[in-house]
Amino acid sequence: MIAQVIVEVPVNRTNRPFDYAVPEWLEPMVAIGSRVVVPFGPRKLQGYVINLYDAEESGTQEGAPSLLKLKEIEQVQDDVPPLTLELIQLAEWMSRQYLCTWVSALQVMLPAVLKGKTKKWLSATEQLLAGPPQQPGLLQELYWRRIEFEEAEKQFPQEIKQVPGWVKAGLVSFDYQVTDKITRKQISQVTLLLSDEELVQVLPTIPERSRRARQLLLLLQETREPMPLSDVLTETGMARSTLKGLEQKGWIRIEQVEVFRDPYANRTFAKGVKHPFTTWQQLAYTAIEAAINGGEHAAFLLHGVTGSGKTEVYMEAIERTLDLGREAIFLVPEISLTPQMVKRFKERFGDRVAVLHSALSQGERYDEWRKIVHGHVQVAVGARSAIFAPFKNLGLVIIDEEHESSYKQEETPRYHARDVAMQRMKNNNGVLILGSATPALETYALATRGRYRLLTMSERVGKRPLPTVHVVDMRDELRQENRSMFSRSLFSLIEDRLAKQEQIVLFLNRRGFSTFVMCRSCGYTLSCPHCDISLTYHKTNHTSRCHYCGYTVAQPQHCPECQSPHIRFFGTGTQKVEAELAQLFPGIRVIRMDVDTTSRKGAHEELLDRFRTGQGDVLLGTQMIAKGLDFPKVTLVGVIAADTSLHLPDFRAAEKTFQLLTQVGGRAGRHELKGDVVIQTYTPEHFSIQHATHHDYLSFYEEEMRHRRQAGYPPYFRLVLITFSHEDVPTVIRAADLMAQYLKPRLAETTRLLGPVASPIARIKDRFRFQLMLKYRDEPKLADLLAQATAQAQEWQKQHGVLMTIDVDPQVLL
DNA sequence: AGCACGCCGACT
DNA sequence: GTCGGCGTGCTC
Repeated sequence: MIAQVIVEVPVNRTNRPFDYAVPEWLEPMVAIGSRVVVPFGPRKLQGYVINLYDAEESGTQEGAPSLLKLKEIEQVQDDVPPLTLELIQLAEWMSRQYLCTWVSALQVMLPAVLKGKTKKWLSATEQLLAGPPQQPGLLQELYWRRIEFEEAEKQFPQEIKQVPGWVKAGLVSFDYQVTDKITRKQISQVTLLLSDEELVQVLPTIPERSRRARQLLLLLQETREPMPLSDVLTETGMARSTLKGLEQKGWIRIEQVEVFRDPYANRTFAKGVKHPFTTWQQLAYTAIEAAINGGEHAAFLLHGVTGSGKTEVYMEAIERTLDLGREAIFLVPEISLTPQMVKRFKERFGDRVAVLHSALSQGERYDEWRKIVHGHVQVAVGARSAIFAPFKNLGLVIIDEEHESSYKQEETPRYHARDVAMQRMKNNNGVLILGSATPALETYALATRGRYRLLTMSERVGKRPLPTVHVVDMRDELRQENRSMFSRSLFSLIEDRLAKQEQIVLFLNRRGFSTFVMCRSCGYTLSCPHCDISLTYHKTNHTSRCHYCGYTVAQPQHCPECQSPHIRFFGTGTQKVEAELAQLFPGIRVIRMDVDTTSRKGAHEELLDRFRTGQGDVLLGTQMIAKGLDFPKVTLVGVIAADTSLHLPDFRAAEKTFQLLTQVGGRAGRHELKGDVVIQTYTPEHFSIQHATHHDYLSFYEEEMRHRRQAGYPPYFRLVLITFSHEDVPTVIRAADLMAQYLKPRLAETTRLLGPVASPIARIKDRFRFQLMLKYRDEPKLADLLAQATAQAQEWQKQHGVLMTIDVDPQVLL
């Protein structure tokens, strides 16, 4: 048998399968999707079996050496292959779609601990062992032990140059070892070895004073299951030595077994209660259910206003899918994978769910993922990369808040989970549901063209009204001499809610959570000496750090520019808001969520819990409080400054603002109490603010689409961003220029090629960045053309060190 | 990406 | 004359 293997060398030259013979003794272990160790040139590498074929029938595949010259697979790494044929083919599709190597697409599908690492060792040969070296040094060291090459380089920098000579002389040899980072957790467990009859005989022989032993035996008999040793000790209060005694009598067995780390081990989940559907929910669900039952591919856009009960529809669809013996994936944006959401799924589906999110340790993540591979669960809930859950009969994928930008991966492979989901569901004849109150323009446009079936839910559960939105023109406030950050109407509404003991959410529309250091005398900002970007202040150790290269400096006491001592960090402004609240409303209880208060692990959840249980009047925060939160007593939402995201140099700025205002407004009045939303702005006339005020997605959509058409942006045009980087400007410009000249004559008439221009972040890690932008409507040969470009760029990289990256459908143009 | 092989400058 | 610089080419 011959295996085709993709090796873990993520470059173009090796981006193809290599053929290996499968030795007979490994044949039962090797399958399509196996992770294997293979010799590759002089070294050993990890690889993935993508195909198996019979040598007798077909000889070796085209391009491979003859049968006799094939090397053999050396090892199989897992007892169950981590990949399915479907995922292997999906990875191939990704490599074409996103211009990445096949292996990098395969790797992104797997938990990080499975990635291979090759270690290079130096060891003595028989010849050296026969004649021990007299001089102290590397050779003598090697006589006693083998040494990792990297260590030898550090410890014997002088002698390392002689190693090739020693190899030739037959004194030492290299060997290579492939390892991964898998760790498996083990616990001791106690098993009863006695049958019921034997137990009856044994019990009377136990003396009265050993009632704990008796208790244990009965306990084990009752459950008929092995029990973790730690539980035994806490529940019976037995001493370890007593337990050993029972083992010696042959009544019980104590053994080490492997367990899956379970992040939710200490939690119990009540069985969830189903609420009856509203008419809107029922209509949507009926259409989805029909598609699920039909077993054909279908894709839906579920456009439901905030609070319309989309989650209930999702749950029902998942349940239906499981009933038919198929599996389901539920994707959420990273930040809304909250304990609340996990709880909801655990309550409904119990231990049939695996939860994959970034807060897990690598080991926990691996264990959750293994539940899927081993078929222990049928539902996967997680962020972006959970789209690759290795189910064998995947019937349903749901993407909640599908407009969220976190579904796009910003490193290679630069995939969009929405597109990958579509591809998987086409291949599996499955159903895709995209859900949002504010769909991405691209998505809605495809829905209007029939690529997604549009399902609308325009009413909240219980016919609760959408909150009343008040837009406040902050310029008026200034004219009225109100220089506070709270408008008069927001002020009086806060007063009102405090009196009624209802809760308030205040939202500061700032991008991300970053804070920077600026001199108040001369305006100098601390920036990275290697990247054109300002440093981010970290309160915990009073340092400023560069997000891109990790450069760190201590907080200066004086401005490096003008020596002024008035240099300080500017935060997201939440502290300032908090201070003013305290001043205006004495005794107000504010729960602040920002970088400072949520950096500790678990702090996020803790703060939300405090708010939920009424230990705060106001929840004050940035982006992170915009979505998913559902607190019954919140009846007022205030947006302090709605404009801040409006003036970003991004063609999606209006869309982002509309989405944010709609989402944050959706937090108010979700239950019995009616809600109000106050939006403070300096541009109340802007259409994204106006339409958000009226909860009018469609009008926003139409107006924004006109702008996109005019400016030639998605969804009318598709984009490809090509970025070049190099240490010096002339070289990088020359490369970008050459590429532009190569592409231009090969592109369709209607395609626009912009650039080269400097990237918005013109330098990262001391490398200058220039970019080209392709805007196109119909370019059937684009994938091939870009593949050619990639091959060319590979040469430039080797010869001149110019790096090129291609981002298909970029989300951020940085 | 590594690694080996191979062809030209500064040292014994 | 050799050691070692990194250009070139290959990896089943």
